[in-house]
Amino acid sequence: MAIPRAAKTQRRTRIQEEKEELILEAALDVFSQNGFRGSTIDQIAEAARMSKPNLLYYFRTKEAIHRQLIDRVLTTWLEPLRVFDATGDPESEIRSYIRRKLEMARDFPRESRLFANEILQGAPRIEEELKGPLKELVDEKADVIRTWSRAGKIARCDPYHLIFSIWSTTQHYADFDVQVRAVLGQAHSGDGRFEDAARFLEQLFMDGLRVR
Amino acid sequence: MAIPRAAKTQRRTRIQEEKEELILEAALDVFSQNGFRGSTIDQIAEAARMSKPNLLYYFRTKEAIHRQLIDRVLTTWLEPLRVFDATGDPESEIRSYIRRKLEMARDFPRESRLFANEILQGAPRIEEELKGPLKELVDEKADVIRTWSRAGKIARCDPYHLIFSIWSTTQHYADFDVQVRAVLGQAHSGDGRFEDAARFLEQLFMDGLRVR
DNA sequence: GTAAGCTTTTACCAAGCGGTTAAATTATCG
DNA sequence: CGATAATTTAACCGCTTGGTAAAAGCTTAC
Repeated sequence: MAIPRAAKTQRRTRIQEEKEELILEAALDVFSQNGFRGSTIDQIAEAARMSKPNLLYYFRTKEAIHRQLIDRVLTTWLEPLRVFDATGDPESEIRSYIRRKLEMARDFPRESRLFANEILQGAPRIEEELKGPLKELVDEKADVIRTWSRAGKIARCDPYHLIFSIWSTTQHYADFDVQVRAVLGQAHSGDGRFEDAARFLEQLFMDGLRVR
Repeated sequence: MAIPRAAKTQRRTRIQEEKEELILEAALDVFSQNGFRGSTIDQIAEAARMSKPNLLYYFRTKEAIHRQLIDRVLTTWLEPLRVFDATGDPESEIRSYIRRKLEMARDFPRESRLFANEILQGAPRIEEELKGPLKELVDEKADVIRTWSRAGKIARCDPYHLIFSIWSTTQHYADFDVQVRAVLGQAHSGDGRFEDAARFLEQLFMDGLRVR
């Protein structure tokens, strides 16, 4: 008996691997719907179909679970921006960035909402990541866009606000899903709204950024 | 003693008027930052500088406070859309709608975040309002936009997604303020970012919607 | 002024919270 | 198999939570 917690022995067992994944999956459900303070360990434990103490055997605290989730999401969430290529064709790079972000909103809405919840509540747990890695990545890509803009390949515009507008329009379909559904009604209860959105956004950004 | 609570006597006293306003103001601070479940009555009471039981004398429950706030916000929040005029010039109507929404994001960020929090968490307390009054208003304005679109006054586009994109791009500056600040850095710590955003969004939407 | 009603405070409660302890159970490996 | 380590459970703890009871203090209309 007297277990100094699995983590001590650097080796992770098969069960650890599985259970931690199970917990993170459950926690994503719960945190993305209720935010950090609004979620309870009991809720997560129930969603993961295990007892609270058992869950706390794998993650010391509620914060530890949230922390790991956020770190993971932040990485995958920025992937589309990372592949933004300076040597590519501006129009198609922007077009495919929009498409990719919209696909993520469709396929990973919980991740989007987890992130949105965090930012909305002042990002107390990820301020550093925002001011560090995120800002650096955006600065880098903003430079790329500015170059295109100055070379006359796209319209002159503020690259930061261009990025913000792509983020907001696409993530809207994940974060405000309930509202979007309510407004559109039964008509687009399937994934049709994503196709319509893709068409609209492509048109908006392509025509809005075309050199004139 | 034995107070059947002020509300019973339909008349509202001066003190009731003042204190209820004070509480709602404090609650807006707290709810907009922490969401419903993440906020406590004690927090609100402290922000309103009164004791918890005293606060509960004016509002029976935490939900009652939240309810009233949401109702209020929903009304004022949709005001800019309401004034959207079918007989006006399409370009300037859309332009001024964007400007107004952006001003609201700048001047009433708490209201925006309160609303965002609610939607993000599945809008359990306002589903009816969304499917009723909100949907009706949007349907009506979407019709206006569609008419303009068909008359060749603006580009052909899905009016619903146009409205969504205006909502999301403008509210982004309230709801994701922390992220916007983190990315822009010290450079635009004042209100400069709103002016830049206004310039960018006007260009994006005006050029994006121009008939070609 | 005073009586009635309105407002505030003090003291309290049951339920829910994040987290711990220690013992019981199960998996792993020689 | 048997021992050792990993996992799960039951019982519990102190604190916070939303909300109540009742009495004390204050306003207001007559």
